[in-house]
Amino acid sequence: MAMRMQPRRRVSIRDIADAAGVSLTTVSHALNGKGRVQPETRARIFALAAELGYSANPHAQRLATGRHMMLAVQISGFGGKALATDSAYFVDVLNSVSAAALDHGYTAVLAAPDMRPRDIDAFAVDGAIVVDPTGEEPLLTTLAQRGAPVVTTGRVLGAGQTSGWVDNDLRKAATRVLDHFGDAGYERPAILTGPLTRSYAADTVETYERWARERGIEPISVAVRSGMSAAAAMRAAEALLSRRDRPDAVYAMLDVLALATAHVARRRGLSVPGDLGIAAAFDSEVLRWADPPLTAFDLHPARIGREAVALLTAVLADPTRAGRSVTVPAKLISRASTARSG
Amino acid sequence: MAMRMQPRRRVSIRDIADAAGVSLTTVSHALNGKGRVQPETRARIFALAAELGYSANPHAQRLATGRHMMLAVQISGFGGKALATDSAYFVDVLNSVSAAALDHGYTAVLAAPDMRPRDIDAFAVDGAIVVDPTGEEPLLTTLAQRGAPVVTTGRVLGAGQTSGWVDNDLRKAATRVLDHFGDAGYERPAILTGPLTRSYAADTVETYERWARERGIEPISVAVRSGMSAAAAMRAAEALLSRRDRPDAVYAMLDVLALATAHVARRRGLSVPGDLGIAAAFDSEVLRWADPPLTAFDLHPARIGREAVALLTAVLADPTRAGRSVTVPAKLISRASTARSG
DNA sequence: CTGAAAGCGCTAACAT
DNA sequence: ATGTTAGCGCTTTCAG
Repeated sequence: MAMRMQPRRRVSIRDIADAAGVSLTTVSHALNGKGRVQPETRARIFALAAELGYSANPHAQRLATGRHMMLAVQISGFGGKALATDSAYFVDVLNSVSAAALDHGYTAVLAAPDMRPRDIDAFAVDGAIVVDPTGEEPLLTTLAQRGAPVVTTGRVLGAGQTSGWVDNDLRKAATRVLDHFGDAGYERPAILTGPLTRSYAADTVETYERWARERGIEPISVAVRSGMSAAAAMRAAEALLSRRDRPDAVYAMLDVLALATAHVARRRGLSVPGDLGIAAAFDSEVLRWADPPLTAFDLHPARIGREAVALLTAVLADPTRAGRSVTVPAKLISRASTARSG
Repeated sequence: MAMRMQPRRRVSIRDIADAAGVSLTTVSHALNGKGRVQPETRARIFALAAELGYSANPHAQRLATGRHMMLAVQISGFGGKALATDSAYFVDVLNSVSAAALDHGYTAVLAAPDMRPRDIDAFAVDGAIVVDPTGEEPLLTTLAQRGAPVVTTGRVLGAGQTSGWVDNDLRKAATRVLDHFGDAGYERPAILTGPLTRSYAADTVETYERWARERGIEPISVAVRSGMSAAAAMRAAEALLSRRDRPDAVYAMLDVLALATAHVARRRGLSVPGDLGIAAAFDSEVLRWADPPLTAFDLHPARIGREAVALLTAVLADPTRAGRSVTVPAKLISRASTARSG
């Protein structure tokens, strides 16, 4: 059996057409399931394509159709840094976006958070997914302004310039955790959030304040506004635990904040969960390793990524579908930090 | 002043040619600095391009040149999961790769670790960067087999099928940390590694064993071979600390392993750093939050990403440059976990 | 120094 | 049901 040489030139639709004795159109139609092609011709073409190792040249397709078939993904940072300590969440989102994009025939390109608007053309994407947006991201605003769809993970607060979002229900999560605290006998829960420009923080504050109002309790909340550094997190936790009306439970948005709270509590001789219950909104490996392990929500990042891609590609396929949204459940993972015998 | 309408069609090289009263060729040459074009013509063309808001259609360029101008980045996982607990490292690498790629005129596309070989064509990349490879990654092997360059971050052990690598010097790091232990008065350091298929683990084991041999010390090392789960990490740490000849210091490759060691030590009533010194190879926010904070190396992930892109694009531009490598320094960050008064 | 023209690989009217 | 043909926007010989 003769050794088949590796072809120098990639096999094109032309080669298949010749081999099959049909025209380019027929091959194109057969491959794309477009025009009507006789079943047997189509079968022959597919067989040939497989045999010759054909795969379409994406650039030619893109040039001809005018669609890039690419989408950008961006992790909206916080001064260049990710918000959370454990970015496994982000890696999971990114990987699932990449995989899902492929499933939909798209390619996911990565956009660094500090990219300049002028670089956006070089990306040549049809749309974008922005994770945890503030709404100020150049990628988001530029694309939106051009009419290109942007789907976010977490919502942009205020004016809706995006084509959809997927989010966890953080209002429900807040209620859930407050109940959880209540069940364990905690009576004065407080919240500790990052900047309120992120929807998860805004949702939580809103829910918490309503919850407190309904019970005639004075809400206790601290928001770290600028620079989510270790030091800032510590200061915030310190501020919370040094109050005269010190809370007996803290729901912290970010794992850093939860860790800082645990740290400060330990330093002040407060036992967790005895004197202080602690829960975090976003689970991460880190929290599982803390001492004691901290209660948190599993936000299902991979699912979030998939849904975002599904939404974006749906809008791309049919622009009238814009404005949809998907809510992914958040699952409370109860750990020792809130396990006080009620 | 008349409001200029947003053009429906993107402005093309044709529009510039018309506006400037020159041919397509001239514009193309001027823009790419290729042919000899009169300085003033070139200036006029650039001005026009800027004014009209021209930007090249990447797909047309790619189709014409036959170069994709895209590269894939992949975080080689461990059974679908990242190896470390704090993946901020990976996010940093990814973002810097994206930014650097852009600087070199490339677009970085994200490849999920579990991608199938057949998807690689859809990516249409000229080459790839694989972070922490085992050498088994389909992306790496498929591309290598096709003669497309692959640069790794961390080295592929064994046969060199890649076009270059960038790595931290983990042998030097190991020596450094062993000295550091020595300075603090620790006498029997052990190492705790992940699977030895990663170069950082292999380098460390090798260095450590030589170090021990030179001193006539019996090396104590435990490697977690399969499934870097929390449980596996705990078991490994347990195994290490329950030995009769218990080590008085542990150098753990992954942050998970270091945390597990701290955890087990605490449970056994061993004080850190008093009874046991602990250091980790890869720094992460997590380690800074541990109690006590753990000593580790800063590996400069952003720099690693940049260097990898530089290497890959250099090889792409000139294949004879293949085989180069870059070493990025690792900086020891000494924290409380090794701060025993010698 | 500049222009005409061919072609990259594919799609999509428009015939037939 | 299949073929003809004209582009998509750009690069690149080859002439002038």
